[in-house]
Amino acid sequence: MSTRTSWADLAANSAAENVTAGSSANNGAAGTTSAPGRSTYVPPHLRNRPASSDPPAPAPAPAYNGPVASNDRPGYGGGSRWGGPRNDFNRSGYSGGRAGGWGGGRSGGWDRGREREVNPFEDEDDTEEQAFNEQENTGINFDAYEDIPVETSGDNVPPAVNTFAEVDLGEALNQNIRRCKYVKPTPVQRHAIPISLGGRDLMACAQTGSGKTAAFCFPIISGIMRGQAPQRPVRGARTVYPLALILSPTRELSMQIHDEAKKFAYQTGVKVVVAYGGAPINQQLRELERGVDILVATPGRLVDLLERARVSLQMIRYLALDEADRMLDMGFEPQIRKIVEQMDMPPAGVRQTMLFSATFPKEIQRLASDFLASYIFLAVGRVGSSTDLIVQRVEFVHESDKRSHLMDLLHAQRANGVQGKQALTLVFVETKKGADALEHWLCINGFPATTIHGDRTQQERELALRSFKTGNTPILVATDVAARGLDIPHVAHVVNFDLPNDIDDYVHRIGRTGRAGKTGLATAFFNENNASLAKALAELMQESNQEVPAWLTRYAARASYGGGRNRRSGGGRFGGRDFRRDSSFSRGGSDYYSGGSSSAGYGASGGYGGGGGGGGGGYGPGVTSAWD
DNA sequence: AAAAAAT
Repeated sequence: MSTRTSWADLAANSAAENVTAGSSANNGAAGTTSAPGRSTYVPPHLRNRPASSDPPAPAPAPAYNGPVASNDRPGYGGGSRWGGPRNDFNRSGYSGGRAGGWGGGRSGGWDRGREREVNPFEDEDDTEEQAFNEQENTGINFDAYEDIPVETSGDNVPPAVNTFAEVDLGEALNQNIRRCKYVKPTPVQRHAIPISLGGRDLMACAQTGSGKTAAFCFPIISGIMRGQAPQRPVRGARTVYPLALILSPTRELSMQIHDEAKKFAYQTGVKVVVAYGGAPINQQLRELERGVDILVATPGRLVDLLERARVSLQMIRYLALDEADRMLDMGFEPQIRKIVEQMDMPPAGVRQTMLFSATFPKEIQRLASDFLASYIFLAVGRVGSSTDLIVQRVEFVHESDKRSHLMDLLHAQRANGVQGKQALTLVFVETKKGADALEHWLCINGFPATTIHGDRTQQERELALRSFKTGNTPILVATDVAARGLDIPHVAHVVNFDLPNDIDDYVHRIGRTGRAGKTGLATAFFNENNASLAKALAELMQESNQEVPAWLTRYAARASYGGGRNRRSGGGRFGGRDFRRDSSFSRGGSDYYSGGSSSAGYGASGGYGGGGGGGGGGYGPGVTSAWD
């Protein structure tokens, strides 16, 4: 009878498989960085002497060879765990507040930062968490990787590696990789790490949850560890000079990246600090003053810090944009341009730049190429997500029936609940008001729900997310703030209560389930208001071997007027196709570099066959790839 | 038209 029941079964199964509560990172990989031969400029960290010339931007104080500047830390002495005493920072006003036992002494500066460093692995001691980790790492089906389509294009693409051992990341980082129980690099890591270690710029399409964070963190951390201890200029005692900047579009995602990066950087001497809005700035300022090598930030707060001259980007060696296509869309682009092009950041080609996202529309690739120099494009099929591991269903539900329909799904799911725990269900809606309304309605109908959206305070947002992750509140109603990047283990079911207008947003939303090799279920409520999405949705589902309802196919055919806008970005699977290879963009060999080699990775995997080719459209003639 | 992001 009703297919509904079987969906609930799916969700329940998925939940059973995933258990509940607790969260853990599931990225993993390795890398190091060196950047040989980029024209004539030799990055400071590759010199065997202190950087003393051509600073990227005029420094107020040329005193580079003087004593190490205020917020510098001593060298990352090779391999030595305690790299030596840390200079005291110029933070006269620092008044503890946090630590006990670190008495006001600003004296010896015996590296309190590091000694105080919280062991990020401690909380994983409990067996349950341990079990998750084991499961998650062995749980990823590594054999299946051989079937994951990979495409690279660009000049002299460094070959992929098969193990972490093949790349020299340094002992401290290797130890953290072991602590994270990362056995083998994921596909995106296998390719991105050597590219990054080779000093190359990178534009990478890969789903979050496939190991993306580690793919850009490892080379950055390794590169900083190996680099010459930076001689940072003195601008003002309170200005800090991070060596790496990681930007992301939401506060929660920045927090998540920060948490992961802290694990990877544990006892490496590399300091990771996060800055985002909605939280008191003073505490963030104090953290910054204690020294920062890698700054993770959301754009607004960073601009604030830059304008206050509390942060300078002059020493940036690495720039990473996570969810890069979102960062460059209309809402964010001006801020990003300001940060990257109009402050004191070294230009493309001097710094190393890495852009990551699961989706990369052509137009955005074109914008993004401003930030890159002779970059390599990498597209990796997802480990799980929207391909095999997520079962996608679309139901025709009139606007007025949505609530009761959702209720039916939840009821069935609860009936099938495992171990008395309800499966985690993430419900996406279009508006903030709609989120509040639905949350309220669910609560008064006996379903414990909470909500996350931009009108809530940061405290409320974080509480909601925590409560959901732990299973305390097994239903989370969210706007697109939660659509990207968030790694919430054990989400069994994503419901698109309101479908997004953009197919890429759909891809990101359903990517919140089916992570790290787990199965997941994604249900969408479709009605006449979503006509413009029909074509792209039907194509996407077909590409990922999903059952496409006949009525949706009819809608898709009818709704050809929806045309251009919602077509799959670039026509490729996973939004992954180098725009430079599209004839309409290759303007007669100008700076867009026409040469590049291109290769399709391991096996054009029959499994991914299925003819997306025709529908997506728009390729230049004669272009082939693993996905064609 | 909506969401996100600084105060």
